[in-house]
Amino acid sequence: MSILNTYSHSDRFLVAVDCIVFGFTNKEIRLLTFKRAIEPEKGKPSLIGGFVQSDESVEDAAKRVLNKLTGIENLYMEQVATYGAIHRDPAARVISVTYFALINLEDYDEELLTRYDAKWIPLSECQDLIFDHKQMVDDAMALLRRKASAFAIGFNLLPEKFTLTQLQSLYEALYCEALDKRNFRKKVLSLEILNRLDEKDKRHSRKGAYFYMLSDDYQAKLKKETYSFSK
Amino acid sequence: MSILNTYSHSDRFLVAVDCIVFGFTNKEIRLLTFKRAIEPEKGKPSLIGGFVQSDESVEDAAKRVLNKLTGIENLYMEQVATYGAIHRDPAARVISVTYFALINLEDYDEELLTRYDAKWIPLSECQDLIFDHKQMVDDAMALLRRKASAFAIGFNLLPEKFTLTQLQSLYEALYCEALDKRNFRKKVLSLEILNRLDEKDKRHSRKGAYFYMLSDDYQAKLKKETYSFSK
DNA sequence: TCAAAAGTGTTCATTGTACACCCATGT
DNA sequence: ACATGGGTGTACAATGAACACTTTTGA
Repeated sequence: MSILNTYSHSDRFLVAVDCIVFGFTNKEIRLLTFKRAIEPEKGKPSLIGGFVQSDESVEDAAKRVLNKLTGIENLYMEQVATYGAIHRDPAARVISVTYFALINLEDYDEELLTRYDAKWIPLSECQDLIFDHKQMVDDAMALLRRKASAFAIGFNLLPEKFTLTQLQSLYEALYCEALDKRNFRKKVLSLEILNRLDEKDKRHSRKGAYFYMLSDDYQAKLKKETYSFSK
Repeated sequence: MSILNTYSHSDRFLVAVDCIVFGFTNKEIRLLTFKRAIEPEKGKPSLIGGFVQSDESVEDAAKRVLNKLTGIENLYMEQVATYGAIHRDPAARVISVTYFALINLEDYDEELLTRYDAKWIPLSECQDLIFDHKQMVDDAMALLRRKASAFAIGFNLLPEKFTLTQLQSLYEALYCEALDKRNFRKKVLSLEILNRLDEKDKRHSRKGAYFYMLSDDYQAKLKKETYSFSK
């Protein structure tokens, strides 16, 4: 007796990818959503997604969807989980694989927002999302927090040049708690993955804050898996 | 212009579940495999798996497969990842969702091994697995390590009553490194989730080692997410 | 000159890590 | 009596957390 059914007699399914695209601005983490264009739940806010096609891998499907909606080629992307409840989409049986992506909002092309009826919403407004999309966001956020406490992936949410204050604000937004400025700076600087530039950011103070960049060799250090910005 | 294709025009896929079943015995972590019963790769070692059916969720499919091969109703199970490369199964396009499960080998019904041509193999023999199953095992093992360092899930691999030496051996097998006996015991006992029984295990020494059990209220503490057995 | 954000060190508590000997008992 | 695995404590290092004031400068 075989564990596997034979291929030919087995059921086939629509497989979707849904992308949880996080951005960071104004001390707040935002989520890219769009107004769903088809029934059911037409017009309601939804994650961006699409169906996997026969001629592409699941990951390529996610890249296709992300590229279409952000115009960005190589954004940070990672698989989160797969959702397979029978009636999660009331219109049809759809199994959905989610990916999260991190984006620097300054790079984002505003024109795309109007073209796709898309919108950056704060995480607090996720309740309105259709189907199980809120659960998907929660799971992605949990993964993002875990990853960000162990790896330096948070930088994907910031511009290339950023201040330590910005970086701290990002981690405060990720963990929803205030961090001590001195401890935070001590810690990130001790990692020795940042280069201080001579240039200052004078947009937010008269004194100005030094810009920093990820150092050229931070990639090698990334593999050590030892970064932790968590309290 | 819509991001989503319409449901009806989209491609459909075979969706499989593959289960990475870990057991622990003799200071070694083992993996439950079986001899694949159908072509391609018939006779080669494979993870246990099966195709998702229309009338069940993906998770229920995994439970069905696990129950069939272990006879156990409620074993510890967790989704790992989804594998969606186009030619990962050379015979057909199959998207596979993996789950890992933890099992106490003492509970395992040997009869099932012969019935399904199944076999417990050490992790070192995973190279022989078909398709991308070795990658699946590697990913599951990474998740197991991460989880075990943060949560008390490792106990699912041990009998109800176990000695601290057994527990230490398990963690040494998980992390592939020797742990200091004094430090290990200090740490696990400080968690206050173990009850020492009056009974001793005399199978391995003349002196005998006390048996321990998870304390009744460990479940509540589990939620604190603060356990760490890692070095 | 003052408002507003940037920047900076020390102390203490907790946790992690290294390390070596005695105990109990069946044969 | 001895071999075998079980069991215990201490000292040092590293990390985490709490905490308040000075600097800069444009308006």
